[in-house]
Amino acid sequence: MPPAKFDREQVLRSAMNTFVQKGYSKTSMQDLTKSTGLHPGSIYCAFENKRGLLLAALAQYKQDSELKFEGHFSQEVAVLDSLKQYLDAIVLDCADKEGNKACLLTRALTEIADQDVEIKSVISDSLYDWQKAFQNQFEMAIEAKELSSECDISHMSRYLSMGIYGLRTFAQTNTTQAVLQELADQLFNDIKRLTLSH
Amino acid sequence: MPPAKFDREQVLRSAMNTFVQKGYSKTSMQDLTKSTGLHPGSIYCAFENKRGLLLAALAQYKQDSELKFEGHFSQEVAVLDSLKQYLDAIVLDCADKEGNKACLLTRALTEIADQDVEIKSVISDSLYDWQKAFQNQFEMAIEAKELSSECDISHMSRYLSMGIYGLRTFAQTNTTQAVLQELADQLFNDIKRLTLSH
DNA sequence: CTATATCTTGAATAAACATTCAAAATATAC
DNA sequence: GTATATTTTGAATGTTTATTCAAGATATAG
Repeated sequence: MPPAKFDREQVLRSAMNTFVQKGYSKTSMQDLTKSTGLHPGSIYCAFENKRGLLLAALAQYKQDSELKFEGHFSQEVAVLDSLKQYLDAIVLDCADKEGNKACLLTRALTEIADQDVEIKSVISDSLYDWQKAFQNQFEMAIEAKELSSECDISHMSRYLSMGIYGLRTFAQTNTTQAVLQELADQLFNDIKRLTLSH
Repeated sequence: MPPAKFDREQVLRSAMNTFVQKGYSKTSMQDLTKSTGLHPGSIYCAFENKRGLLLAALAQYKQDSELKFEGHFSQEVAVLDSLKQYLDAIVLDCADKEGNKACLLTRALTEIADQDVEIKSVISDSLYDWQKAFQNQFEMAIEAKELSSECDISHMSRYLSMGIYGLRTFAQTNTTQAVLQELADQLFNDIKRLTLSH
């Protein structure tokens, strides 16, 4: 009984890319067989169907994002410094990327939201976890006396999420890295101000 | 030679709704014949094809948006007061609406961007005009000595656009009107601060 | 080496889709 | 009232789509 011959993570990353670039609906099975190198039957054997492959890709995306997140936010560095770096990385990501600047989660959420309740809630949960990850960092900074305990950290993390959504959408209209950087810096300043107003 | 029997604007508004709700790809011709009440042939006669109908709907959406915009920003009221009302209206729109909270322009931009250069540039132009409309309002406020002439009005209008993109995306994840209002208020405060820092 | 359970292959299938078209309807022009 | 140009109609068309499946390949177990 042979185990799957293909590298699951690699296949999921290829699928992820195709889904982000073309969108779920416009991604045909043919696109997926091309990008993953798998034959239709193999995909159906491993992931049940196109929807199952999307769900698996979403899970992989979440895992990859969390690793990236942890890479940026370490305990040794001040939260605000880590946040600045995190935002700068998003700016670079948007400026570098040729195709679609959206993240898989928001793109799929907007596209599928009202046609598939389960997928909607999977994505909403992931986005909420991401927002909570910011909040945790702020929380830890308060415990380390780095931020005032008066900070409304849930408001801050929501506003931060909103800002990043906006930044990525703004990046869709042809714009320069300099402009994106200005916007990211402004967002950073506004978050920073929320930590200082006590 | 009979003119078209149907009401063009009404047809386009129906098509607009269907496109926003289901997305361009997932909107079938059958969906469109149902929502517009037109038979396939009539749609092809009047708009050439599905893509043509989208382009016409985008143009109608732009016109409708501009009317709404002018309804909010009148010369008699202070810009910041008008802006507050404008943002509050967006919050209400997101809270009321059952289905998709995105605006047609951003939704179609994210979906189609890299598969149709012409549509991408039509939408980008519309979004840029919208951003410029904010900038014009700020400009007029400077001329009326209502705002300092030191204000970086293009930066302000870009940041405002970004914030609204973010707000609408945030609204896609199930959230309450109260939370959206907090975010809109925060955005308003941050824009306001940009007018005062001189 | 043989048996077996699993995976791979890719052509076949059936449904959904955008689009076409010829016939019928209809409003204006003269 | 007749002619004419345009729109409306909806069934037919051909393509694209996700999905299936039976035959073949392959790695482990005994």
